[in-house]
Amino acid sequence: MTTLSEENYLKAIYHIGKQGNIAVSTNSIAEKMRTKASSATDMIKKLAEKKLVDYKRYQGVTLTEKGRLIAAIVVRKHRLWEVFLVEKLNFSWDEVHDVAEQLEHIKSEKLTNELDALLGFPTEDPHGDPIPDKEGYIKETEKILLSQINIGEQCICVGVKDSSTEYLKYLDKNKVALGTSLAVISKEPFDNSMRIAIESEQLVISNVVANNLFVKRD
Amino acid sequence: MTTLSEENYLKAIYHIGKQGNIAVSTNSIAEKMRTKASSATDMIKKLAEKKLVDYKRYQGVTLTEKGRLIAAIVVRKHRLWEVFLVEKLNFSWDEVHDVAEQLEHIKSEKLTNELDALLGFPTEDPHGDPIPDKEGYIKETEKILLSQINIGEQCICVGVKDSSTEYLKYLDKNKVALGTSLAVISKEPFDNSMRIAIESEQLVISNVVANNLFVKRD
DNA sequence: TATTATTTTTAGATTAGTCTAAATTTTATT
DNA sequence: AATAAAATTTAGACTAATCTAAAAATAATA
Repeated sequence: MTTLSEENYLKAIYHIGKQGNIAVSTNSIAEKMRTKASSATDMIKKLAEKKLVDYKRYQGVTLTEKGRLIAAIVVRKHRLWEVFLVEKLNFSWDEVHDVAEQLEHIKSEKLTNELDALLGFPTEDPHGDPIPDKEGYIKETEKILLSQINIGEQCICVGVKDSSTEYLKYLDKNKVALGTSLAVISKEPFDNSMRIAIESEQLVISNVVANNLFVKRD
Repeated sequence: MTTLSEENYLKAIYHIGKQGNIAVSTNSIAEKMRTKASSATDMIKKLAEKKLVDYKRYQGVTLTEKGRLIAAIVVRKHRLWEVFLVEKLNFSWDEVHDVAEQLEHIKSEKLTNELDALLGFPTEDPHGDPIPDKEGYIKETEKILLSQINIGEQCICVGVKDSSTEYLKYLDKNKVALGTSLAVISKEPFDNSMRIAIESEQLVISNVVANNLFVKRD
């Protein structure tokens, strides 16, 4: 059995290492977990002991298959709960994260699978992030950043890179949601800001905004 | 903020002391929590420090208003989640307890209240136990044990006193659920077993069974 | 009421997870 | 390659929650 803390570390490693394939440094784990490197080292040793990560001193860690699966299932639960909160309990996409952080640790396979069924087996969460299946596998949909779209091209919003409350509220305010059609009207070479069309409105957005919105060409 | 452990102790005190009115002994708390009396004493001191219980050495504890409310809200969440699991996720009444024990600690007022609304503001959980309202108040419905029903009388099943998996499975097997109509046909003075009619079937039940089923006269 | 039994508390130890500060290893730079 | 900088680990300490064993208080009984 994994503790809450172990699950959170595994999840951090999973996210930093792109689903757990890449070696991850102690410092990056500590940073993501908002703890000290020494705490991260302690936990890494514990996870290595349990064969959930591969670890050689000073060389960082990678998830084992066992560790990857645990992390992926936590992510699966997190994203399913997010869908539940939005679809069934009237949460907005900027309100779901903190609650899902708690719900993702509930241990019950039946609960997870029934929830999945209740929601109609969704493949993405309210931010456009993919939901791992029961075996912890993800079907990655190709998506690019809005900043990569050329002048004159059409695209559809399919996800966010930054899912902070502030950013999501900004998008809400400007009527950008998953599925919204966008078109790039012009770009400003000086600061890489761009003028875009949202449905029939026009809006000038900074490069920071354009760099955090995933779209697909239409 | 209360920790998971604090919440569980408060809930234990709440349940032992009938919604927290009655003074509760250290040993009874330890027993319910499946820990040692010394551990219970330690936690009692912590709860007293936080003004969640009134405590005088060797005299047991009672919940303060603050403590009572926290405990009642945990119970409210537990029972709402039980309804959710049964109504929305196809759990049976003997499967819900362990998962609800986890879900009851999720902290989000919005979650609790939206869940309440999704379920249509239920007043009882799947075992017939009352669900406290937002202020932690319960409307107690009068209910008596099946063993108190006289020969020839009709009644309706409104709850269980023992909600163990074994007992609930026994009831399922014998087609007894909340709302089921029962009639007492005869009683055996020797062992207090009784013959009852369930819908059109007949069944002999032991005194143990009759002492754990809540009914109301019909 | 004196003595015994029971309940409760205290003292001291243990584990998980965290921290600071110092030591060590790796990486970068002269 | 030698040295400086950065990253990582170790050592030792702290807190929350638990435990065992012993001491103290209360309750029960002779």
